[in-house]
Amino acid sequence: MAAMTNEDLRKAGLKVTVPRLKILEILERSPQRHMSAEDIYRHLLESDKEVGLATVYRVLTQFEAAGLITRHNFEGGHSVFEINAGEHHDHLVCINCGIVEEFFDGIIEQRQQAIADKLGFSITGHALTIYGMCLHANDGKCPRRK
Amino acid sequence: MAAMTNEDLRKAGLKVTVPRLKILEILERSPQRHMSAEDIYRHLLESDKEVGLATVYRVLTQFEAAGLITRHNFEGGHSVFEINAGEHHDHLVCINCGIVEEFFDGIIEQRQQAIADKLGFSITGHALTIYGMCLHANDGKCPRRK
DNA sequence: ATGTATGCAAAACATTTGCACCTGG
DNA sequence: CCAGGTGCAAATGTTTTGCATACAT
Repeated sequence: MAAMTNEDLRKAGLKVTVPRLKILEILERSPQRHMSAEDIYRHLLESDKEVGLATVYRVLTQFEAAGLITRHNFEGGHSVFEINAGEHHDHLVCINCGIVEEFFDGIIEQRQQAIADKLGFSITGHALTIYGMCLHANDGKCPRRK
Repeated sequence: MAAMTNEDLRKAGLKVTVPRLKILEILERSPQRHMSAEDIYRHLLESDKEVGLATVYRVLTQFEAAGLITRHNFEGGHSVFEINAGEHHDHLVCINCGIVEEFFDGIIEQRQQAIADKLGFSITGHALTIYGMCLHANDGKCPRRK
């Protein structure tokens, strides 16, 4: 299935190039599922080939348009990206250590649809992020502190 | 009650100054409830006294810390602010014309709390924004097009 | 008086764009 | 070969900061 990657790119009308493959690979393999453009850029620098930061942004934008990845605008002015592995979900972010948990709630999804219907909107997307402190935030022992 | 304003500022440990009063006034009086720092800055320029854009940002940040206003990070890299008039609510933004509708749904709020409990987070805040097209978006007749 | 606030200009970021060169199909 | 992709540097848009001056209490 890793071989599907090239096909995915072609289907999106994108040439299969080294930067694109590397970026996809990083997004797939990194234990950190939510990465900023800078994060990805840094990972790229650690490997051989040099890739420009501008290319990272261009590629991420194209991937998003192609539906391969999703962009999230968390608080703090920068975006993070994650590979579209399967089903939609929302996020819970610890304001102390920055860890991101994912969740999905069918009832919330239903209610959103109902609200949009009532107000005459056709939904194109939504962003639900809960901010809070994870269990260990208070005692300074956040296990996955950044 | 408009006279309360000064008191609100003092309670927040902020001196009562012209820029602060003007900014509060704009936030209270503008028909557009959700304004960016730039929006507010432009309104200020139209009145007599010159206020720097830097001051707008500083004051907005202080107001947010004081709980007088709320900052929202909608898509597109800039923030908008709104006065805290009463109850919490979430937003529905038309990606075509930019109008912002507000809504509140008790069930969604409940579900969020339940999810946070299950994952061991204590909620400090949340951002739920539904993006979509309002009824008139499709025919190019968006009534309140920006 | 005196600690805060402000204005201005410059800095700091995140992201985008122009352009000459490179590369995949 | 040639359209599309890339790197680099410069441009953008937003928000922050340093510093000398002005103001509220």
